[in-house]
Amino acid sequence: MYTTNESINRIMKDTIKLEKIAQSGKYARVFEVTTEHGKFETPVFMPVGTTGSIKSLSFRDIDELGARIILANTYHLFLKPGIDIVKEHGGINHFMNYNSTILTDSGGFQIMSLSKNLKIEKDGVWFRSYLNGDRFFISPELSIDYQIGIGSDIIMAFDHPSFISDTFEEAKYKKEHTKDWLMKSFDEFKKKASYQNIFGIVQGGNYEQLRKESLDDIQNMPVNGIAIGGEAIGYDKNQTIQTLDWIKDYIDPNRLHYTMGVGDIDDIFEVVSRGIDMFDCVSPTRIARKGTAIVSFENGGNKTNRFRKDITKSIYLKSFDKIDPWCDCFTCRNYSIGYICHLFRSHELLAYNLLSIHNLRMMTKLMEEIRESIKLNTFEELKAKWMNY
RNA sequence: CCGAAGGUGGCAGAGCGGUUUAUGCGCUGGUCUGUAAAACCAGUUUAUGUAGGUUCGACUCCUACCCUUCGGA
Repeated sequence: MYTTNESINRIMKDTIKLEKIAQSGKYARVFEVTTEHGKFETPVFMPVGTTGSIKSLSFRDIDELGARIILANTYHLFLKPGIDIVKEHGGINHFMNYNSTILTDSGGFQIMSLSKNLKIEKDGVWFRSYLNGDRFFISPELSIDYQIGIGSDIIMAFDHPSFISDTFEEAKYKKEHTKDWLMKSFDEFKKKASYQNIFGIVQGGNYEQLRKESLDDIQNMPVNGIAIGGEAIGYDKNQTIQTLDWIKDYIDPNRLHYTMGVGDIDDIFEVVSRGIDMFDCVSPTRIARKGTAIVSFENGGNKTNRFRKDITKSIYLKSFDKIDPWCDCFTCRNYSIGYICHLFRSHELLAYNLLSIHNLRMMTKLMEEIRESIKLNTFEELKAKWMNY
């Protein structure tokens, strides 16, 4: 297997620092990561702020939850407000007034999620703005330019994700496409990046051979991190585990590992125990806006949905409890379930803010506990405690 | 008391002399995983102020009564 220490050091020297703090079992580990915009420890859950905003939260909220790395999305920022506007504001950190690390997705995911409005070619993708129908072209080079313009600390290569339903041939085509686009992404990155870092993305669908080949494609390049992507990752728990089991013994342990779109509490334990360091998911903030709270094992629930509680149900109007006894967030310190239930049923805007704070704090607190357990070498026990509940 | 308008499912609010019938909100349940998502899907009430009349058939037309709102005494 290709060893990359020298090449990583060459690329990572001044832009990202990785210090390994601990290991628990064969795969779970803790890194301290330093970027242009500060430090964070892994394994880390990264809240998603697609358009330059974690919906309904200000930087005060984000800082208080302990989120030290968040996402933004190149495709969405490109359409609105436009990359130049972000640049004129001094980059995404200044624009948002958020002082910690920001990772941008390349827009590759939108090739899947907006697939009906796209024309995919060898060199890039034609798409129509969902806002006004304007036609645009995006390529690996442009995606990297845009991300450098946005000024994120971690740039994702422009990839071609596979669908769950892809045949071997389709997944193979997208895997090759992803490799080609990574090389183009990397060339552009090398030319223009300053403090940024770049991650490549493993594709290959639900096929062991393709995943392993794609892993090689990615880690043969001197990228700072290796992401695992595709529709199945995150979305399909069993396939996510399967994919990681295929590659976990081959993935370069000296680089950061990122599963894109993971996940729920269950999923996080599964991926961390397979050596994943980073993951993001819209679920905590999205379900918050729908009135679903993330709850801990202490709070009960049924087997299939034991980490969620729909607090819009009328029975909760009479609850004086906080959402979760384990949680220490602003919301749980100050408000009852009954009040938040009322806010949702009255469509009060405060509901979205309070429940988003709670759900994200549940995730960041869980991650703090996970990192602590890895440092104490008790990760497997912690996992069992949550998973076997 | 006089004049005007009107009374439709939990609420708001269309429609028409005759297959099924608005629609919205609410309520109940479900979905949610690199955010076109404070979204979406499904279910829920088989409603026509009361009493008569006309008609093969009335929520729809006619009569009386009751009630509501707005004017005027």
